Amino acid sequence: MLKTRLHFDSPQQEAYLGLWRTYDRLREIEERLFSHWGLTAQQYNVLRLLEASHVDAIPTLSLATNLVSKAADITRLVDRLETRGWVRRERSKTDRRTVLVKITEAGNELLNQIASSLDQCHQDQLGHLAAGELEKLVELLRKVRTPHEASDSHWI
Amino acid sequence: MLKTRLHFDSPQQEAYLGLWRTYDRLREIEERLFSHWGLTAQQYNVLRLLEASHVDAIPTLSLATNLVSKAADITRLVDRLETRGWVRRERSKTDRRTVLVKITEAGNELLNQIASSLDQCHQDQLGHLAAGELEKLVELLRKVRTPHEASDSHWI
DNA sequence: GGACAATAGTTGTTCAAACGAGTAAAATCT
DNA sequence: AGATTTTACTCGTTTGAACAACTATTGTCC
Repeated sequence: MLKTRLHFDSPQQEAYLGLWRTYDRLREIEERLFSHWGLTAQQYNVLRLLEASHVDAIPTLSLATNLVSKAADITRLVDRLETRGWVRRERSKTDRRTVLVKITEAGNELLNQIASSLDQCHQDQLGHLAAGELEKLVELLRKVRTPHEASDSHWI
Repeated sequence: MLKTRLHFDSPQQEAYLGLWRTYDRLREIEERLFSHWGLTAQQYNVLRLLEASHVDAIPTLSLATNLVSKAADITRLVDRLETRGWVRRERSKTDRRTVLVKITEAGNELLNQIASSLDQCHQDQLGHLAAGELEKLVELLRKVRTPHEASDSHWI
């Protein structure tokens, strides 16, 4: 029904919409995978962050700011993970304001179960690009977001 | 608190997470802008699609599939736009199943009011990249998503 | 050391996204 | 022409995101 190709108002708009569209297409692939485990991508990222950290427990808000996509709703996100037995919370003894989150054995097992199909998922998403293209893409994306990163972010 | 940089399991994962992160940073900038008008980016895109189309009315589901990000919930999205007076709906006379959506004069005015600050927003997002870098980025993003586009999509 | 501010998290509420089931009209297929 | 399928939404429900207000604890500054 729609025959006209939309024009873009600026190269910057074209790039942003292309970025959005591309993310949306790849996201669909990943979310289809995670839904098999009743997980969202955000929930997975919390578990991944907890697993990959060299410390065994992370304060709740530190989780929130270090996720790929910032979680305003970190409390209830962790609630759901705790309900399912993948993480455990305990109040810090040195600072009774902070709540430390750690991954459980069940959480680790879940990550192990997911690992190989997630790797395959990333291949499905991006396996058609050559190594050099991926590098260039990663580099350009970093250049795009660097001015928009908070200084304390993990994601520079 | 988190000192370790996460390693990536594969270049493809690195690229995907970089894409997600980058989109998330730029999205925040755009959504801050749209929130001044009580709009979401998706709602804006519906209006933009309606305005840019050479036909004056578009079937509801055709809208849904041609948005930057697919809208499962297109009915209520259009509901909200209609409530605010920015679009109007009418049932097609030739096919009584389809509902045609068209932008109103108020909707067009809204787009005009937004235009200049949105352009500025895109500059804030991406103005720090050189023209050649933007081109390269747009090209790489297209290459990434092409295999994941439906054949009838606007977004190849 | 007491007032004030900052930090860390929680809770309430509203709004939007996701998923599936349901309805009505049109197209297709004997 | 009647049964079946497909198309084009629509609606109900559950879940998650966004924003702001609130509590508890710690830090700071005369």
